[in-house]
Amino acid sequence: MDKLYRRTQILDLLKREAAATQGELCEKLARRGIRVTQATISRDIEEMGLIKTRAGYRLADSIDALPSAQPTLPIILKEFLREVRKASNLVVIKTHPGNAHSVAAALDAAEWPEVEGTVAGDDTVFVATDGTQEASRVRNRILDLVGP
Amino acid sequence: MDKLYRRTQILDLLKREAAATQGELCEKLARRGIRVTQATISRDIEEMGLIKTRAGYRLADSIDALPSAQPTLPIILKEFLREVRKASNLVVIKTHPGNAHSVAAALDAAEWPEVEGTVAGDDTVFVATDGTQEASRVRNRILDLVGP
DNA sequence: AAGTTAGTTGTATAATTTTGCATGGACAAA
DNA sequence: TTTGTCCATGCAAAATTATACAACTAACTT
Repeated sequence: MDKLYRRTQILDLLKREAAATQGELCEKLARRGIRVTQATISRDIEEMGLIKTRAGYRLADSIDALPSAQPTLPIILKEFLREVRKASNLVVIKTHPGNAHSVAAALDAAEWPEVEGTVAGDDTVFVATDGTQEASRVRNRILDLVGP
Repeated sequence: MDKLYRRTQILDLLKREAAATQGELCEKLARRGIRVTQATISRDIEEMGLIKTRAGYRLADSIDALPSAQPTLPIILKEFLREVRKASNLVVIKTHPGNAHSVAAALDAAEWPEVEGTVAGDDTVFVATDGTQEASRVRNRILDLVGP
């Protein structure tokens, strides 16, 4: 019936629990009231560009991609941050794999005055500032946000 | 016979040409003189942590999924590196398309003291260091590793 | 209304992948 | 040498995934 809704649910589902086969995905969708056959899910997977690992289906890129409510920067940071370092006028943030983009996006959204821009890889974000001092300040603010 | 060699060939093959099914992979390996059945390849794929997309098999996007088949940094560099440049406190590494992440991961794993972090795109890695001198040193160490 | 087109899905089946089991080789201990 | 233990692999069956085709729907057009 509602392809878009189903796919949103698929993404949401995969973020929370693993589904190693399309059949499994099918069952779990059914529990959410979505009844479709494995064939339909196969098509969804193709069009969504999901990838298959032995552990289960995953999004091609990062865990996010869902247009849902935005958790704020501190929440994102607490969730994904592993390490913060300064490198001259850059701040280097290490995140859990696949989540660099979320952190970078949250930082961008926060619009800190010292932050000139960000680049995200898979598990690392570079935050560009205008100078060494600014970089230090950004690093400190981040450390403040993640708490004691 | 030689599992390790076969897997090296699989990686090499996937870098150059697409293989959408295990059967296809099987054929292409055969052309390189490696004759195994699709079942063996299925096992290789599992142990190497490869992922399946509709377009073909690929290396996992997060290297941590690769069980230590640990090609060391010099090997990775020799294989993938195209160019190294310094840009202020950054080292910019150009790789063969699609392999930037492997190089970045290998660099991360090497834990060089001068390296504060890396970000990888498709064929480019930015390596952040804390200053111009450190960047030069990193560049030189990389050149040492690949050079004869 | 009737026809047309494009898009979505289920059914049935084809194609592909995974796996249980058996075989054979390498190596070590007896 | 003989025995036993790992592994790696092939074979074939089971499990999973992809797809051809037909049915249906919604939105238009004539």
